[in-house]
Amino acid sequence: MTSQASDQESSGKPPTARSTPAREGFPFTDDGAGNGSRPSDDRGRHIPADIELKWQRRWEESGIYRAKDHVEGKKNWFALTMFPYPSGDVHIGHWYAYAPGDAHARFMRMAGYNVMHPQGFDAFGLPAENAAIQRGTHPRQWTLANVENMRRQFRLMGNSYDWDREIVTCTPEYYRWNQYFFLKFMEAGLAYRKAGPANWCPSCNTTLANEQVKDGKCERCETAVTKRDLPQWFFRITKYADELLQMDEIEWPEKIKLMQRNWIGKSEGVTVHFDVSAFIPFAPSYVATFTTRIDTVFGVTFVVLAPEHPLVEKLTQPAQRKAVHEYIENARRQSEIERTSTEREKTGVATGAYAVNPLNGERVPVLVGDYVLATYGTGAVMGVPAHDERDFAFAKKYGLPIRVVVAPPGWSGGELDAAYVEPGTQVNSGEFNGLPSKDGMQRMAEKVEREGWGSRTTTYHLRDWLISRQRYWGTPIPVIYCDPCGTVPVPVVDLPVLLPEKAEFRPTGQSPLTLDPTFVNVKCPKCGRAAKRETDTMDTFMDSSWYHLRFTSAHDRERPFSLDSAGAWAPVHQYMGGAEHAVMHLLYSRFFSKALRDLGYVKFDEPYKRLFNQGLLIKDHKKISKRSNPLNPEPVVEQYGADTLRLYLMFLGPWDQGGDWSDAGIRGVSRWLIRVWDLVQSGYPSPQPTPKGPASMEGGDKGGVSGADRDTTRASHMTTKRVVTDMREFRFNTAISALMEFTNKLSETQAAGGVSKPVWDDAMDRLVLLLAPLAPHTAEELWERRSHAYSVHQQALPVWDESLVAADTVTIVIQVNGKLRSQVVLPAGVSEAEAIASALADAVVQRHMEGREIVRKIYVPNRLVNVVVK
RNA sequence: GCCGGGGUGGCGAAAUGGCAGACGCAGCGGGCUUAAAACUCGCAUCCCGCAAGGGAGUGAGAGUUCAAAUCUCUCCCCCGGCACCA
Repeated sequence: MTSQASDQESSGKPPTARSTPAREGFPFTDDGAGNGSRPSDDRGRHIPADIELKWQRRWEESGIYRAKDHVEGKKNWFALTMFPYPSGDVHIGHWYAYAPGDAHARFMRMAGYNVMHPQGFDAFGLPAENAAIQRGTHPRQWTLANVENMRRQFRLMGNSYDWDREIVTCTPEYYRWNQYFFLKFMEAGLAYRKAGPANWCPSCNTTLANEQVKDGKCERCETAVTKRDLPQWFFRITKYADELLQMDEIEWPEKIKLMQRNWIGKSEGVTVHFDVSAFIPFAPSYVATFTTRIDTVFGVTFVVLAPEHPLVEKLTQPAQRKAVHEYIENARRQSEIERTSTEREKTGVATGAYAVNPLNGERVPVLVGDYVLATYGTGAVMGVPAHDERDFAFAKKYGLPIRVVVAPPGWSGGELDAAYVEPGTQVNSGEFNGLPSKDGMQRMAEKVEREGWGSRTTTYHLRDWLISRQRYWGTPIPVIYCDPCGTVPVPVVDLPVLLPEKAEFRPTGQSPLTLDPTFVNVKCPKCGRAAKRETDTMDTFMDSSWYHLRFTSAHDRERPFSLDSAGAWAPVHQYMGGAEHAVMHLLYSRFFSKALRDLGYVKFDEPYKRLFNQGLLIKDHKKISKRSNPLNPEPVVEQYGADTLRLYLMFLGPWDQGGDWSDAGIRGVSRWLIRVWDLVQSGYPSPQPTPKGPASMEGGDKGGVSGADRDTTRASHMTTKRVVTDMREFRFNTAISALMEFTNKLSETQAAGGVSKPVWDDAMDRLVLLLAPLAPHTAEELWERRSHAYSVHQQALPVWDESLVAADTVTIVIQVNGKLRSQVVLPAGVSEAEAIASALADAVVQRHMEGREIVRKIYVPNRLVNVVVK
């Protein structure tokens, strides 16, 4: 430790003004942080505040992270971390989301790629509007102040963003292209307007975005969300349902793919028509039901309609009218949580009408029940209590018959205690009796189609994307309503439709834009007569659906992006972000890619080729948030520095599994980084072995190369291999462990001496280079202090030689009957015979074999011998 | 209920068929210090033993194997997602 102090003295500099000697006190806690007058080449101490600011400035001035579309001899790599919503609440979770992504981007840059790593802000959204209501600031003011704060945080992190490409979605330069794409989608029939239910919070008296409904409740006031019918704009995402299921070419976590598959919810079945012409004299005279179990159709004992089903009114007989109306009223009043609770008892009411099962000609009662969803399938189901759990419960409650038509194996013909939903043998099914239900399903489907009773149908859980929002802080939908001309798109040349600056945010339940007559009243672009603008704004997921493409042409005034630039960078090579966006953003964005491809804007199918999901950072078993569990990064940065914080967040554990923050743990990586700092600057150790003795050195001198040299070289190459392979796969925690082991080893070597200068220098350079993506400021400073040319971040990663990684000797474990008994050190690549001979010669092993017969000997090369005795 | 992910020392975690607990935190002991902090060296899964050594051990239980944290089956617990999708 004295080497720094003596260096400082011998350098002839006057002692610094500090009263404490170097290394005393925890380095970052005292007087110093942020003292600009201190010379930044203070040798002895690692002072993050100085070097971090210094390099952040230098990186910006020299523009080393600015990406060019093409660089001779390099492949492009588009590294993107999901851009943030600029909430006022910047916490350490943001660092956890962004710093490892930056480390990986830096790693890829050093791995020889032409990397673009941009950043922007998802700046439209409800919180800004809520803040406006609460504190009387304009959403723009609140948002832009937060953007400024987050930019500062990103700079503090030392992230290698190309700030020239920054995008802020609430600017007209960005959102005009949302409007542009909306119009293109309209032209292509991908955008349409129809009345549809929106999530409605009765307490806030406003609609909510889907992402603001959690467990059926309003996020802010926890009021149960209901539905309200409004004319709304939709994107026809269902057109791509099948293609969206196709995910072979994207390298995403299986979990996310599965979530998307579940969300799309493709299900193949049969639509069967139940005749009701006896009750409705005019067409349509049947109730269409959707089933995936046509094999159970002979077991239908009733038909249930959703309360919202259009035929309910027509089918209800006079005697039942009152009861049915009451039932529907009651259902309507229920919240979505109540309606969809699986716990709830199933209820229903008879309409008095009957429907005819086309397969067997039976008349079965038609009921209304709110366990049937109006929005799925045909909004009506055939009730098969014997083979569907819900129908079973419903039939039990109302005493409806239960008829078995798919017999369980060994069925005695008796009553069932519960619905039997597995395959079986057809019974009570007319001509299909005796068939396995699997075949029955085929044959019955064929018959239904042949007889014209219905058809094979595929349904999806996925709905078209409702993009209308009754809010102010979003992209105005560029449409004008004119009495004679109808719905008229705003001509592209008139874009952008600017969001009016002044707005009222009274919670009236109406879109705030309706309150601005200068916005609403407009001349029809077609006929010139007085007309009115659409006053809803777009869902903010519109912004994030294509922002990655805007990064490729951030400043293009003529187009959203150019085909060339998009082609140079997209699809994003590595996308990173939380799993909370698994379905919404990631699905919308995939839809957008396919739509843009069909419209000729891009030439690929998918937005994000590889996806990595980081886990959640928690503290004391709770999520970190401003309100309940705050953890502000800035005091941590002040105390330890950004590099230490970055390292600690990556060291916590595997990035995809999330991490548990502890205030104490960070001191470990802090100490380590200081040790690295000291080690790299401590100078070349003695070429002669010191009396401290190299106990750990193996092999001694060989061919003029000292044991210390071979040992150090091996450590250098092994560490290079470990760090590079770990970093590639986002295993930051084990990469850092490998570097820690390397520094521990080098500290020993330094104390022991006996290493030659080229070997030592090579080790030092590797250490700094491998550290660079993880702790970019410290590595940059050390690189400079080792008299290398700027910048360490423009260097290539070190390479390793596999032959130098392998050890000369190996420790072979000896087991007797699978139990560890001894070990021997032998030359690497020792033959099986030799290894076994050494094992059998071992005294401890002999003791355990005494008086027993050897039945088997197992040798795992360079690892283990297992002697099996009896 | 269904679908994922997970359960390893006091703590964060390594190890994905071959030495369980690398690396680090916290802890204990030594050095340095008037002292403390910092730094540094060492010890550390548990049990028996002065030690040498032995035994047990990766949520529980069974199985496969010369060998299982790792593979198979049954069950328990935690986290996340979906949830009357006919």
